[in-house]
Amino acid sequence: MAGGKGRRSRRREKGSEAFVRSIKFGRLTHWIGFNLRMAQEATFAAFSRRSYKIGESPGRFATLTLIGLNPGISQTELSLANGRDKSSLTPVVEDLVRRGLVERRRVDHDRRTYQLSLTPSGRKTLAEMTRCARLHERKLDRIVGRKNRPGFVRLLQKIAAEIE
Amino acid sequence: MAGGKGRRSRRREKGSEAFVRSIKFGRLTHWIGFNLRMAQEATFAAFSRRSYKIGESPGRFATLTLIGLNPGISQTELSLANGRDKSSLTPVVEDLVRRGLVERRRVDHDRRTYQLSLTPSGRKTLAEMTRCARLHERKLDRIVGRKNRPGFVRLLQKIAAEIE
DNA sequence: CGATTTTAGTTTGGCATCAAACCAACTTTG
DNA sequence: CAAAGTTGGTTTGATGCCAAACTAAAATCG
Repeated sequence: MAGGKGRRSRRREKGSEAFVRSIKFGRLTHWIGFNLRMAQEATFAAFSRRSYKIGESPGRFATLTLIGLNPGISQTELSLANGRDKSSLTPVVEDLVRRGLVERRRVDHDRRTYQLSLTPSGRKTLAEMTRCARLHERKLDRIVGRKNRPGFVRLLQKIAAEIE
Repeated sequence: MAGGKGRRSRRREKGSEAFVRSIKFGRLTHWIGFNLRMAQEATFAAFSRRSYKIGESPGRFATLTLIGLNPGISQTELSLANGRDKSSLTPVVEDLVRRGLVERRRVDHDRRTYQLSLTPSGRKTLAEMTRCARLHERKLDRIVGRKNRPGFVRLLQKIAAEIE
């Protein structure tokens, strides 16, 4: 969380040492919002590094998972489920289609919508990413601890649901 | 969290109704990582709306707060404390200086670094934003509950610290 | 039926972010 | 002390996101 030792610093410190000043976070350190952000960003970064190793991005994982769970889903539904604007999805889907992971079909009874589904190759990639995600999740599990986990998740869900 | 009623949908549904299909999230709904993201994004959005009302952004709040707590901080230290790349900070600081909220001073013993500090106007804006943030925080408090709060925050900190 | 409104998806413009390349000033070292 | 390395900050190019404008296709309504 970006802190160090180094008491006063501030003054010269010319010689060697090159002290890292200890940054103050004040009451921020007790705020729920602040800690939520810190935890989420650290977690996201860790997962990013993991997915990077298998050549995908966290966003692709979310998208593939949702398509896998909901074959035939439309782009608008997907954007809602994903919490992203539908316009953000256009290039993502394009990319996935281009790379042969996702298939778009026009439907006869409504020629505006696409139905998205995974190709065999997409399913294979998703399986790989899922394994990777499970490792990540297991690490989180260990950090939180079996005993605390249910209450912790419940609170997260409560926040997501109730924070206007 | 983008769910709805609507059981099967999927088939025609031609008439009126225009059912929203109920999206499946599978086991995702039990994953810590997933719920952390959901909670953080909802919280961030709520705070964004609040700060929007007083004409600032969450990012500006973080920056002003850190400068206020650590007068004389350099841009690099600030970027570390803030968890953003130092290059992201360049335009932010420029904007704050232009608007007269932050002052940059060159230092004599090292002419590369800037020392950042708040102007009186900056302190005033920060105070306003802090009031706004406190309202937000109080809402989170109520959602989490007094009893659960310490353990919850501790777990968030543990995650931020330990997730490699 | 034809006009109006809604809906699915794309385009465009802007913002925040990161990473890599860069410059200038400082430190280290032979 | 001069060359080599490091550090603070900016620039540039790419990505991901949103919001608003837009197009085409349905749905609704008079």
